[in-house]
Amino acid sequence: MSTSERLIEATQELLWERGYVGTSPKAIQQAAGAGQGSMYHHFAGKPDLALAAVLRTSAEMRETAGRLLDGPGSAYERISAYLLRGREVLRGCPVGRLTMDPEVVASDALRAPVDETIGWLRERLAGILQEGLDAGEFAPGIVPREVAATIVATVQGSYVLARASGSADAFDSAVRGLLSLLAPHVTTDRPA
Amino acid sequence: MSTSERLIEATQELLWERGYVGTSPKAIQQAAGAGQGSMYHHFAGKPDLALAAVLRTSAEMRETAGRLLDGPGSAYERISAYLLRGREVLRGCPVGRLTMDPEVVASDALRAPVDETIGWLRERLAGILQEGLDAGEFAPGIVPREVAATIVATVQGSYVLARASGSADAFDSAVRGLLSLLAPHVTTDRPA
DNA sequence: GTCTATATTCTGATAGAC
DNA sequence: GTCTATCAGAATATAGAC
Repeated sequence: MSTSERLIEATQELLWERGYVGTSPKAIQQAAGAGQGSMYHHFAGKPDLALAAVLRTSAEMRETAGRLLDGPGSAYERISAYLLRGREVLRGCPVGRLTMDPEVVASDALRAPVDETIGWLRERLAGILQEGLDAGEFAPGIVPREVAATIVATVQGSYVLARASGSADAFDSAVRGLLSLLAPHVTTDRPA
Repeated sequence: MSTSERLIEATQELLWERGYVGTSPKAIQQAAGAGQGSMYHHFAGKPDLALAAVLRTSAEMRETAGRLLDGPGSAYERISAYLLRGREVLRGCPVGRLTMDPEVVASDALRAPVDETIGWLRERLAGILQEGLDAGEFAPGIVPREVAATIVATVQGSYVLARASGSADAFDSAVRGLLSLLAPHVTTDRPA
């Protein structure tokens, strides 16, 4: 693999693990097995390299989520497949994590791919919710764009619960709770 | 106010804004209007001062949330009041934010108050959900501890959506979506 | 309790040789 | 393309005077 590739991948890993503020050029070089001169030859500096890494991570995330959301099954089944997919829960979300970084949020260039990825996911979920609504799978009162935001938020927040407790259990609980709220269900308050 | 107090409060603000990794002793001293000698007289170092700040922030969060959850109204109304309370959405959650910090998660001392606060909130919500369940307010199938995790996760994740987009709107959407899923509702699929 | 001086290591680069 | 200096400033303290 090229040095440039190794630098980008090392940066992706470090941004995921330590965020932008916590990642130094030196740490990137060591992880990539590249010298300083090499890094500054291929990239203008830390912001430039971080942007390349964030763009890559964002694209990979869309790829992964897209595959599950475009899969077979009912709307509920596809959303369920997305929620239950294997994740490295204790590492957090490589995209969502960046929103807690002050320097990422302060930079339009760095924030844009994060915003676009999350926005894309939300719209994709909203579309599926609408399909399910049309098919009578969900409670008729729900607003697709709002519930889509709830789904994305639950995933993002579940990482917070898991990392706080040091265990993936909380992530799974929150997802199960969401699926139970979303599930096609028959209420018991039938008219007598 | 005492120098020690000013140091703690300045640290609370900086941890909220920039996290542990992004906060330097120097920045704390400047924000508190205290010299280096002063800071190291009152606290052993950055980890010690951060711990004092995190304990303070955690206690304040429990105070705020507790007041709303102990308020008047039905279970749904109290949960709704908690979800809809005024927040500085774009600043993120001062407690949850810490879970994305590698040094906080790596330190048992720093992570403990975060874990306890989130755990306390979840249990408190689970209790209220159980009350509501007993009163017939919610769909009978829900599991209080799971849905409580979903509620906490939605709040935490809603901050992510808001910060990604640079607007508080996404936070409100996700919360409305959750409330609509949680709401006592009558399904249309009544037996004919 | 607070201040200034000093120390070591890291950060984020630039310069120029190979 | 990669390497080795070199550098100004920040991070995280310690020491000792006041």
